[in-house]
Amino acid sequence: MSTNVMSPMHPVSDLSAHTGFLMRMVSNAVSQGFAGKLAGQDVTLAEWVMLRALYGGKPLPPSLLARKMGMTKGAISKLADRLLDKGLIARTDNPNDKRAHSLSLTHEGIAKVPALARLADESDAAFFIGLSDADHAALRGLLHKLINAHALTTAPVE
Amino acid sequence: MSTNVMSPMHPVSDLSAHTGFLMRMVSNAVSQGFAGKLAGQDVTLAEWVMLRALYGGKPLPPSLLARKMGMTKGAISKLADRLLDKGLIARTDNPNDKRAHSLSLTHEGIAKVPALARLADESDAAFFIGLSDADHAALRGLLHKLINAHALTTAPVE
DNA sequence: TCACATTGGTTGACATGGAAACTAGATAGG
DNA sequence: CCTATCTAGTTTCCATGTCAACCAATGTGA
Repeated sequence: MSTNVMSPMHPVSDLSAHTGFLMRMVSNAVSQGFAGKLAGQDVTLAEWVMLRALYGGKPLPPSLLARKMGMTKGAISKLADRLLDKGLIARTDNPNDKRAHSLSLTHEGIAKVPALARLADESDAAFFIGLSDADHAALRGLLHKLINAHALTTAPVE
Repeated sequence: MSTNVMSPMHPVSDLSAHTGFLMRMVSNAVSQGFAGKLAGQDVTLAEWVMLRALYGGKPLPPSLLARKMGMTKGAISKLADRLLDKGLIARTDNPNDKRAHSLSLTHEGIAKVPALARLADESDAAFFIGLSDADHAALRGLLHKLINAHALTTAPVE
């Protein structure tokens, strides 16, 4: 124990007083619901995000994926291994740098994305169906404000 | 927008088209920021939630905590072990049922909560400071709507 | 009362991510 | 060139959660 910078007594507010807490509650519920649907396709949330990140674009090096997905390079390395085992992505050596390589979708991976995208659409629609169009739009607007305010650029995977 | 590759089965929308995705992004950022502050007090997010759940109330059995916190009883069991080791909570045998017991805060645990609560307040305020009061209130309202719509039970039941 | 189902908790096998050590291949400076 | 330093990725260790098997105490019904 270092500096016992002890705070004077502080009122202990309820957990639900924190918007961040509410946020986490709702976010976890959405993610769990979606993860459940993905599980039926033998895909995890993180795997879906990586597959989506590789879909319709050029092959990407793990380092870039790590930044895009907000994960460490170690995590990306293992995640890529799993997708490689499942035959959904492939590695391509970089001819200019023998340390590096790029990741891309296999035919099987490409074929799988649309089905997963449909699940994502359905899952999202189902969860937010309780909101009116106006509410839904408002929510998205607020989230974007926060994303901009904090310059969030990564795709969390929890 | 989504370009080049044809959609065999389903149009592949962008990740950020999903409100659930935006929620994860923001929620993740809030939680990480708060977790960082908590780490300075040698407390994890899960530990904080349990400490807060036990603060100012009667001792609670692990089963109830599991429901309140949205975790499995196995996770609660281990989490309780950690807090026990840290001396922040204590177990009390249930005289009516020898299988059961209750968890409560120790003096040390009680003493620690207000400081953590202040961190929670500060962290939350800092994150949402970019929103106007009206926006903030609107966001909370929308989150509550979703929580109600899905009967997210990470709450009470006394 | 006794065999059996149920329930409160714990434990062990996995899964998965972060941090940091480590490896191999690039690069810069002298 | 040669060595010191970077850099891309991998691997190891650790933390933490889920799931399922398991243990012990309770409850139940004939």
